Amino acid sequence: MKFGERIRELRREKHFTLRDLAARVGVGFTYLSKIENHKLNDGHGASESLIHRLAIELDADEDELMTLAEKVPEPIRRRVIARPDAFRILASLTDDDLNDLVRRANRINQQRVR
Amino acid sequence: MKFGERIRELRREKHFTLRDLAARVGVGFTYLSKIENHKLNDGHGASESLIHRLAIELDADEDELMTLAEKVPEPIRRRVIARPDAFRILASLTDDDLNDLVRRANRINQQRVR
DNA sequence: TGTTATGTTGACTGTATTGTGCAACCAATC
DNA sequence: GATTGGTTGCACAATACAGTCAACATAACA
Repeated sequence: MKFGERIRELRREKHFTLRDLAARVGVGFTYLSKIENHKLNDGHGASESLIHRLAIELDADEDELMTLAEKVPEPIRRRVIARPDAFRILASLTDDDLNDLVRRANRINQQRVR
Repeated sequence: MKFGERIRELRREKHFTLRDLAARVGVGFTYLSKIENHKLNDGHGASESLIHRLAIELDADEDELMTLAEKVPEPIRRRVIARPDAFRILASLTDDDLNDLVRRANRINQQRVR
C-alpha cells in the first residue's frame, strides 16, 4: 500500500470529497488529487506538516502515514537521536540479522508483559 | 551542552580560529560564527555533510555532533525507511535492552569476520 | 597611533521544496 | 444538460535551507 492510496482510502471512509479534505488541511484540492495519484514531479510528496494535518483530519495513525510517505516517524527519530551509536550498528545489519534481533526484542517485550 | 557551544569548545581545543576551521570545512567563517552562537534564523543549523566535515577536522565523535544537532544520519534514515517495521520495535526498547541487542549484533558481525 | 587578528551581525542570494490556481477535460448522476 | 466530483498539465509563487558578503566591533600589539 502506497501513501496516496492510503490517503484515498481513509478519505473515502470518512466520506470526504477532495475539496472537503483539502479545505480541512488547508491546501488546494488539486494538490491532494495529485498526492493521491502520485502525480507529483520527481518525488516531491506532502510535507511532514501536511501529513500531520492529514492524520488529524482523517483520524489516522500519524506514524503509519509518515512511514508510507518515507519520512521517519517522530518516536523513532527521537530514539535514534538519543542512541545514534546503537542505531548506526543496527542500521548496518542485513535484513535477516535484523529479523533475528526483532524476534529477540519481541521475546523481551513478551517477558515484560508476563 | 548545545551544538554550537560544543563546536566552539572543540575548535578552541585545537587552537583554530573561525577562519581556520571555516577554510578546512569549506564554508565562510561568518557562517561558523552563527552556528556557534545559534544565530541562524529559525533554527536552520548546519547540514549533515558540514557536521561530518566538522567532526573530521575537529577529531570529534560524529555521532555526538549529530545528536547535539538533532539530525538522523542519512544511512540510518535510509534503513529506517526500508524497515520501518523493525525500527518501530527497536525504537520502543529501553536503553538496556538496546544495549543487549547491540552486543548480540556485534557478535554476529564478529562471526562474519572470522 | 595605526594595523593586524579575531569575532559578530544584518542583508542578501541561489536552489530546492512545497505548494497555488487556472484551464481543460472526463465520468456519473440527477 | 447542469451539477458534483475527480484528473492532469502548465505556469507560477511562497517558503525553507544553506550558505555568502560587506561592514563593523574589539583587543592585542608594534
